Amino acid sequence: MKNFKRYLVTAALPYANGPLHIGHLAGVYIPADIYVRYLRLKKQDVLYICGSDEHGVPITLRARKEGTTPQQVVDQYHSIIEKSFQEFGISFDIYSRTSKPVHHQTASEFFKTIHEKNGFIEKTSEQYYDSEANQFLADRYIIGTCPRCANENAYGDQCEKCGTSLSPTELINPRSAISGTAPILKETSHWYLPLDEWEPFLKKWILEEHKEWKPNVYGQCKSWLDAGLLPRAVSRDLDWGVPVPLANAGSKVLYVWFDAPIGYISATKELTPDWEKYWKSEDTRLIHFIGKDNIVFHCIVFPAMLKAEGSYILPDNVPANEFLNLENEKISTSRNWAVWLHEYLADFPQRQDVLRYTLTSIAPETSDNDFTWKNFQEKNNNELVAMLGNFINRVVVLTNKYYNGNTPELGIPDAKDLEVINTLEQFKTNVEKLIEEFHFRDAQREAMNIARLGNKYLAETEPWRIFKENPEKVATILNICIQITANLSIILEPFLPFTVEKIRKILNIGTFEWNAIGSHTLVPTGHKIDAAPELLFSKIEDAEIEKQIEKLQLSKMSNAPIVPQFPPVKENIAYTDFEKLDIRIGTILEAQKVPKADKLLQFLVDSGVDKRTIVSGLALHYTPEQMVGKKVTFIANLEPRKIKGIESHGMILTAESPDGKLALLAPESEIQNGSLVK
RNA sequence: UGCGGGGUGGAGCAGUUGGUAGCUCGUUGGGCUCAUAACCCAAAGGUCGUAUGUUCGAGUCAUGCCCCCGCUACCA
Repeated sequence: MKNFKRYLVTAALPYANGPLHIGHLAGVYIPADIYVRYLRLKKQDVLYICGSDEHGVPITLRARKEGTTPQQVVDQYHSIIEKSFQEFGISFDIYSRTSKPVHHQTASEFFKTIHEKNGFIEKTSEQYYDSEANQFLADRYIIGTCPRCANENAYGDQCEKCGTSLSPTELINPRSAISGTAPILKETSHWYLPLDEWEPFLKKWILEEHKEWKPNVYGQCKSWLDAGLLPRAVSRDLDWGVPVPLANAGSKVLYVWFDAPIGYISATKELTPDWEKYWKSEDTRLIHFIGKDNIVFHCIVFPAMLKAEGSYILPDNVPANEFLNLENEKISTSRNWAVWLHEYLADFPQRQDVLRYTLTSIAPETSDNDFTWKNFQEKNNNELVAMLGNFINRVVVLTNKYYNGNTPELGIPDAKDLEVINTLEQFKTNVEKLIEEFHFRDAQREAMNIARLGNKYLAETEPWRIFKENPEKVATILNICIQITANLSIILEPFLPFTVEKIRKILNIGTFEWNAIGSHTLVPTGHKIDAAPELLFSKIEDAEIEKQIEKLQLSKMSNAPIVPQFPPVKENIAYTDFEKLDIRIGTILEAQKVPKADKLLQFLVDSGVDKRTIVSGLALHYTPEQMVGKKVTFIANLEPRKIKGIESHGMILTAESPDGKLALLAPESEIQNGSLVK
């Protein structure tokens, strides 16, 4: 490995479109914070950079919906997010934001440099344009009927009802989200970053030179690289973002994924005039902490940008985490299925470290993981209270009881004492190794083992029993216990910064550097400790946990719409329009799954006049066996169409509820096949 | 469907280059009483998703299949 002189650590820029939840913390900000705090204790030169990502279409949409401006939206969330980070002790050197002038300037220059090097290609394409509002429409600004599920309010990039991803041109009856008018297709040109040209470089750099990256990251990159890269547009027609810094650019801005990672650079620039030392010296180790949704940007796109610009270093590692679930369900902002950080602190004031500890212990390092309130309670009660808090409390009580709070003399340690003293140093080596490999879960557990060692030492030496006959021995034991506690105050700092602060107060000591771990002379003989300190942790009762679980249940219920959101009734049609439809009753003769498709079933239907094949997306609701023999209603004169290579002659009718349940339509009493529906 | 990740005692996870399967919590039994009924010791509990194969030997390598997650495809 290279010999690095300094570290530059970035954590994914949170999108200023909503508050933070435990998933953000567990996946990105706590791991990065542990890493950085560790490096600082090691007296390494390190910067920890983050900020709000404030551009992009969703923010403009939210502003429009709330009748406010994009700037007001990002101002609101930026301050909520920043406050949450502060409260949880996420120790950024700077928390900036991409709406700042320094960012606009940095991103512009970045773009200009690549442009001057002919690093972009310019391409013209047809995009939807709102001629009333005089602007091009981003995919999300186009609303229309989903070609799949007929939802009339599908967005141009995705239908939120059936989940399919779309392109704007697929929408039926597209209309502009701004003026409501039908948009027209108009030519526009954009700049593209030719990722394909960087492919050979990226392949060598990642696949050959960074085999040490985590399997999930390496695998994902390999998958993208093997599939082949395509040029990616770096600009958009939008009025919120960093303007494209070219004379002929018109009202175009940099695409948000292009400007966001540059935010790391501009924040560093804002922080220190020395920023180039961190971004442009080969002996800086750049590390991006992100979630798995961001792998492709940080491992493929951003490095290609940096390389195209030419003067920057590339990340040495990108330790991406998987996702955290909540009570066995995916965390969802829109469904309000989340533990929001600001709400947590309101319910559990002063308990930042309990959440930090729990989240670290279940960090989704190798696969998705699950947060449950029960587990949170167990971790607090069994590990923080019973093991760590209790050990330190025992030491304090014993020292106060036998020595009035004065650290007794070490005296002459016997073999057992020496063994304990010598073990301390091993913890340092072990935790160090684990942190440097980004195994924070294990690192935290190993650090906590020191408290375990302390409890065991007390149980084996039993100072309370031998005090009368052998006070010197007790002095040795308690001296060592105090040294163990002082060691804890160092080794736990990356994980439990608030607790460590309290431990220092209890022992009445200052801070030590990392390399002091293992020393048994941290606290001098005669040093006075706190006589009646508060407890480090307190139990969390069942009632508190039940309250949280109820709260989640409530949000679940409020998510299930009491008045279901049905689409509005469509425009009136003439009876002659209806007459064009040939709807009939038929019987399913045969049914089978369509191979290589999850949702499709293939049927042979007796329509009364013929036997025909119909393919239908029912596989998630009915098995082939259930379907055989059923009477169904179907459209008989729909233009035949090939689905997965099978020609389908008609469409089986179902009713669909707002939550996606399907029910077949069948005649209420026995009637012949071929009977017309009208 | 294609690609990627994961599938290890009740729960959550480790298992480096193949050599007797570990950790935390929980459970059961015992010990201790300085401590927030906390702590310490011991025990029970796994044919490592599944089937073949490579090997003297496989959780660890290869291939097929099954299940879960993400992206992707399919819903006239």
